[in-house]
Amino acid sequence: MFRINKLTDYAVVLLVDMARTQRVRAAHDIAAETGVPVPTVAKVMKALVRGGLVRSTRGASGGYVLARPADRIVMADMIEALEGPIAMTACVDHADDGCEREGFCPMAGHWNRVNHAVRRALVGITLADVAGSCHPPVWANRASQGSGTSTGPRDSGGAVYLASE
Amino acid sequence: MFRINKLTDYAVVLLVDMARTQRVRAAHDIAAETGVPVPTVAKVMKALVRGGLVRSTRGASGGYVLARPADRIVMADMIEALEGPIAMTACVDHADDGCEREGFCPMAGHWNRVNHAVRRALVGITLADVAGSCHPPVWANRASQGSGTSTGPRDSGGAVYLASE
DNA sequence: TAGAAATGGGACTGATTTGGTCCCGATTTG
DNA sequence: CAAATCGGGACCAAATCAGTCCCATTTCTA
Ligand code: FES
Ligand code: FES
Repeated sequence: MFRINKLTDYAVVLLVDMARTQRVRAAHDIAAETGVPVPTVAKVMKALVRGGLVRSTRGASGGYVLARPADRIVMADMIEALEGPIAMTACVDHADDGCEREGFCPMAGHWNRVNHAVRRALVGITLADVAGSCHPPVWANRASQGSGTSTGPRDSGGAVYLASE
Repeated sequence: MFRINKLTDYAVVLLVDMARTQRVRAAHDIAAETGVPVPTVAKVMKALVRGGLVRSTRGASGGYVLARPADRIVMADMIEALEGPIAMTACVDHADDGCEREGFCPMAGHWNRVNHAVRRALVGITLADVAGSCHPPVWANRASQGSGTSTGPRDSGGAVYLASE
């Protein structure tokens, strides 16, 4: 029903990986381990840093680490970091610019209810939950082999949706 | 966080309008009352009919009516009708085509949890809820005046997002 | 029976968003 | 100083979306 950005999908994959190995690692390193193309990792990381989910260290031997423990990073954070600001239709409270139709809008701010319901759902799931009971990185071995650039994804249709049932 | 199609937004507006006046009305009629351009109403209605939310009558004096009472139409229905099938990433159960990465995917089907959480939220809100405590169609008067074609929306940014807060 | 009124199903095009890649300046290590 | 990294965009190709139109089909009404 809702479509989630492919980049957001990647973000979750990277975050899960970071949640496992709690230490500073360079982007290319994370890329190798997850199979996500390096430039893409870089792009996603930028967003993640801006969103405050990840802390970066510059300079040689720099890299990225989770900014807080995995159980304090929720789904909503991740999605927001990648998907940008947010605000549902002009109808939503957030639209600070204000909606000129508000006075005669048949919805009259009822999207808000939907918004909050969904957000509540998304706040209820932490990175720890998602990374949790997962098989150890079996695939870590497979990394750094392959044709170099685009080993990983790209095959599976990719983009993320919201389940129907 | 999630972006909702503009068409889906329109769909909700139209459904709310239909929920109020429970009788068969032609597309152009509904268009006039809501301010949504006629061709767009037609397009949305087609999706709504295919989705089984609305029943159509063809021929002269035909039109559209809600297929069931408003309190039995949930947000998830509306969104699914417009946004198509659904399934979140290849990771999701639904992806019947099966995901070849499943064996070594760091998420290992955990999107499912997210999916279901969101869907549950969306199933909990009915059209009746949304249309409910709303001011009467004040704006109905404003209809059918204006330059004819694109009176209504188009001004407000339009597309729908999911609230951040 | 003929004609008008509606929906059904697509085709089509322009605009917008995404996905992915690169480049270059800033920062830190050693 | 040189090497390793991140930071911030610019950029372009591909996919999606939005919005319009057109024409066949169905049904009511004169
Ligand atoms: S269109 Fe702005 S309040 Fe609904
Ligand atoms: S990518 Fe297919 S199961 Fe995760």
